[in-house]
Amino acid sequence: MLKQQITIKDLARILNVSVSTVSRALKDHPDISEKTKKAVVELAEKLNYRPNELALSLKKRKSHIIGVMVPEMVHHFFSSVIGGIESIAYNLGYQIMIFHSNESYEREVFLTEALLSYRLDGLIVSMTKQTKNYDHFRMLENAGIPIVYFDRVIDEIESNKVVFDDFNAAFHVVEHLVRQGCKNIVHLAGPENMPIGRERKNGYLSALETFNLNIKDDYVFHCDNYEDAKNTLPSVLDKYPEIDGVFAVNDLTAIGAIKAIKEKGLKIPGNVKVAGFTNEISSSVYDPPLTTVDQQGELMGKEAIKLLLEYSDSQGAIGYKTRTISYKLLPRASSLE
Amino acid sequence: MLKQQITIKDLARILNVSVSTVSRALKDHPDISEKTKKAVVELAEKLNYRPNELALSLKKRKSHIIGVMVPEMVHHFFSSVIGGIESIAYNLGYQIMIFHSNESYEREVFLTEALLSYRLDGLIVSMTKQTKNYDHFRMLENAGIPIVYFDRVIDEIESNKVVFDDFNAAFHVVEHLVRQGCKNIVHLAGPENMPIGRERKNGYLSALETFNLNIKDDYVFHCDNYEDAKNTLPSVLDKYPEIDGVFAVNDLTAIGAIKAIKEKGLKIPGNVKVAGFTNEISSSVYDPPLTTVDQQGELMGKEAIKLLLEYSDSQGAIGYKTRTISYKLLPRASSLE
DNA sequence: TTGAAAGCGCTAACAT
DNA sequence: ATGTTAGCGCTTTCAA
Repeated sequence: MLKQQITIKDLARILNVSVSTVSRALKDHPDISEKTKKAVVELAEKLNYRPNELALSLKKRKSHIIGVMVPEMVHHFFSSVIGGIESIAYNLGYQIMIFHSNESYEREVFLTEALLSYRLDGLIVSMTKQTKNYDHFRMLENAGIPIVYFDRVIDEIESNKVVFDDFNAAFHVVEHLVRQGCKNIVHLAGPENMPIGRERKNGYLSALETFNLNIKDDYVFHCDNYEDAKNTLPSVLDKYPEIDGVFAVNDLTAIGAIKAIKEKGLKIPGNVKVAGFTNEISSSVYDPPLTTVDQQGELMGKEAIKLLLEYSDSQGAIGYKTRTISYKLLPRASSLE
Repeated sequence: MLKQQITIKDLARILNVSVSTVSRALKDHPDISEKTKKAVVELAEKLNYRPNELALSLKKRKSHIIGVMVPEMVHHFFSSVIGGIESIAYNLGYQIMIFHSNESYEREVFLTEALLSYRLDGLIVSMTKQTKNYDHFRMLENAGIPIVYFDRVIDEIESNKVVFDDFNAAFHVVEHLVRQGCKNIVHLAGPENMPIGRERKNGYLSALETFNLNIKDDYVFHCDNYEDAKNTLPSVLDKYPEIDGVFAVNDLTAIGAIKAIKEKGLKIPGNVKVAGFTNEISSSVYDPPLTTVDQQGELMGKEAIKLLLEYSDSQGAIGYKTRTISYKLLPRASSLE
């Protein structure tokens, strides 16, 4: 039979004092005598008393719980962001509650509504790829729950946002390839409808233009995962033997490309230089180690929760803000002579 | 200015009925007239009323929140387990609260105590590598919070457990290497004090014995990460040139070994065959793809939460259970001729 | 069919 | 220095 946890009432009963005395003693109220204080604190310690956070939340109308909604759990980037959020939350006495939309719009809507029940102090969210309608988020904000959007954000909604500087990061990766001597760089691109895919492609195009390299539509391929890259690259290399650089929208795509290039008998970085994006674990241990961009997911998480708490502490008075997270170019052997 | 959320009291006031009527109407109590019911439900809908889960928890002494404590967030295995837990929790109306010990014993103890405050319905935990003293967990169970340990468990504590069949998995990996022709297999082992490290090593030793291969103490190295393996292997290969197989306690260690072996000019799998453990993303995309064992983290998570709920529903009457999760051997190019 | 009141654990204004 | 009481949002027994 599972027991009940100790309450303030139990302590009061045992010590023959009132609950308010116990309550005050526990928070070191000046009115309480040292003797009583000591007795209460010692008993509390002995019985492993912990204040009931749920009762406190009810009373204070503040749950000290922050919701985090992500489309994917098993993903290095999202788990880093959660790690970052958690590290700040931990120090400030907040707990985080994870909501996993699993890339499903319906589930996102359902969770958004369910989450109202927990009287969260706020929500940090990255939406699903399917999400086109934002009424459920608007409803939350109307209900008084502040939201910070991160990574996958949309312009249509005015709110607090933390975004990654995809454009400049992509620009710099391509610049790096150019400086390493590449003249014919192809891009393995993500979906056109997602800002992150679009921005990375735009950064690529802008860099080509800046450094006076040919921009060819034929050099952009929609191809954003390992298998696709492995299957697509051979024919691309056959058709365009001049290719000496590959910039992929993410690391696994880059790795798939490397695999295909190696199988063609070409050397990396000797014949073709390759760069990815995101700094997955795989990128650093691959052979050769992959040049990539670190997205600083942890930092993004930290900024998101800071922004949320600043906003809610000010009761919304400070207005909405957007923070941009910068990138770190990580040049590795796949692109270095 | 952030608003308050709607309460049952607001509905009562607006409709000029008592709170109990509203409460009953919302849960379709037979006593309430259709008319009142309809009015209440419609207003609730209109105002986006959600019951305050915290108040409910207080009242029912059941939070419908399950804690999950992991030593690492940014790790494929742990995020898979969390994903598994979450998928079951979602369907049963439970929420999960993540506690991240970050491989720190002190933090684990701190969190365990802090977590008492949330009156969790239970805790699913995998402990840190440092944890040698279990009083904090015992205290939790004494406080009436049921625990299910997963993956990293210890014999010293009697409780519900979900473990992975490390011994047999390791045995089968080594058997596989033997069948591929390896005669001199070294083991890159994890810490001796953790059952998972011990079991994998024992599986290795048992397989060697079963297949009549030499068991040499010199063939076991304590070395459980990428860097270590990369640094250790060269001297090992110099000293024992007869080595033709490597079984590593995890994938990144195996990958570090492969890197070192390739740099020696040896072929994989031609000269040396290598196998890892855990099926990280990196293992499948590596060059060559790494033979490994899938630990079915999601399944483990699902079993853990099922076990927890069965136990707590029975009020502990069913006693402690241990569930073993089986493995899947994934033979890949690193060990296949 | 509905309402009043007590209580879940805790805090804080108001006694004493 | 300590106790009494009301109330946070909700359910439920008892009364009407």
